[in-house]
Amino acid sequence: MKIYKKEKRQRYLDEHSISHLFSFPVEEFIQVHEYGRGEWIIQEGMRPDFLFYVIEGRAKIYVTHQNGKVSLINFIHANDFIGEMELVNEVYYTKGIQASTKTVCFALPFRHYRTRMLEDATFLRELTKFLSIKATYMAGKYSQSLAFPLENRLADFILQTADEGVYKEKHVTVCDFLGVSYRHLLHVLAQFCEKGYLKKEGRHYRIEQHSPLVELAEKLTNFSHQ
Amino acid sequence: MKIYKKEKRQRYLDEHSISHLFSFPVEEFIQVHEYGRGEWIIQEGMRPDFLFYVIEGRAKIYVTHQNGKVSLINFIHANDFIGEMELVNEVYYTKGIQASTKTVCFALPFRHYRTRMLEDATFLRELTKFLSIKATYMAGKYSQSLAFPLENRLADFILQTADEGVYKEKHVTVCDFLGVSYRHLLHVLAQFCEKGYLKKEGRHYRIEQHSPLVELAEKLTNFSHQ
DNA sequence: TCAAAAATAGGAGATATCTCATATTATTGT
DNA sequence: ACAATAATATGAGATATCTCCTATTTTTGA
Repeated sequence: MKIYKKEKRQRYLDEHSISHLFSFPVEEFIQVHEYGRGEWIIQEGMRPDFLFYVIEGRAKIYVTHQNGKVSLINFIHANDFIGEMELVNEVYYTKGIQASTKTVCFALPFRHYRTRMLEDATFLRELTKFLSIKATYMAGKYSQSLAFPLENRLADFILQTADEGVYKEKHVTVCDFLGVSYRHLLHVLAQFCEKGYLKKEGRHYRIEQHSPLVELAEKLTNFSHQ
Repeated sequence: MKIYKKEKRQRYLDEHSISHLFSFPVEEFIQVHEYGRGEWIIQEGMRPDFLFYVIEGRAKIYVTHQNGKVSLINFIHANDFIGEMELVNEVYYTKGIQASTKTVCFALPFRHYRTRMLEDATFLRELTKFLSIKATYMAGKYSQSLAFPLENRLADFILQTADEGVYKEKHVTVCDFLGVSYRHLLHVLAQFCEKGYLKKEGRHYRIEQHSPLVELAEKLTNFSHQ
């Protein structure tokens, strides 16, 4: 982990101002952290000392179960908070957060800002919005995971992550995220190829037929459009 | 649905004051609603006009999927908010909320309070705490549902809901909650009986052996105690 | 640069869970 | 009080998903 100092720090603060998230001046004690790919921003079980705000990069939230299974709970992107649970809750089992690309965050030390943050309506309103989206998202994923087989959830995931018609996520990551075994993931991917929805190209998969995948994915959505 | 008026309303407001949740006076426009068992407090897909705060009773959050499956996402108890998602988010697919016992709520009309609520740090802090717990809970349930078979999740649920050593939840509700088929739920319950953990008494199940159930349930928890 | 670790790949059998069908028993509304 | 509805109960077969195994290829760290 690197901490940007002087000009570099100031440049980030200027180019990615977060002053609109607060109604008090917040720059003074902000640290700018850079994490490398694979590095842990927060280690599972260890309470952080900062509220983080992601400026660039992507990260993953992990939790380890007693049976050894690891769940990838969610992805984190630019403009997400990290450590907000620990800010608000005295008691909380901290989940692990791992950078999946180079990730730059603003780190706001709790010891300087905690009290003021918890009294600032502007910030709390932002946080509330963030948390409500998070809670909704998790509730959605939860109910979907129970109500639909992998086929549907994978179709959705492929459509969401495909880049110019090519799906290239790592199988191991996807297993943790969708909560299925490696073996089964390959099995369903093979089915998609057999049916002609996808075509395997080396380690990647090209989307050959869009609409059957869309159909599978659409089954996940509830009647939001009535 | 009944709306309490005059003395009855005032009595509730006095006996269950929620003034500590706000830093502005909030009594004037509060309505006190009573919903009967089975009644819908919010209908799926219909945005509510109130922020509710539950005073007594229990309710359930449901969502219906396109494949007809219904997920019971969570239970709601006294001191929970209802409609907070709609307060904060312009765009949100409203989930259905059904009273499972007689339920009394304070109903705060958005049209009178929305603006002030979103500017009140005291309230927002409470809401943030509520939402963070909700998000954490959903994330936990999500990852557990993927990582463990029904056996473990059911053991946990039995221990949580058993009343003086007797488990008496309705199977249909539990199916929706744990996201399994009725058939499979009965199957695993029958296994628990075979193994001597439970003993069927009419429609109820008496816990005969506590510790194997605890063992199964404990597998759900992550290493929070390190 | 090379050995170790991680990721990919697929076979075979086990198990968790679902669907459908059919009865019986409670609960509820009128 | 009774018909309609919801809940309980169980069998049998299908399918989704897992575990374990083994082999190959890619990536990574010293």
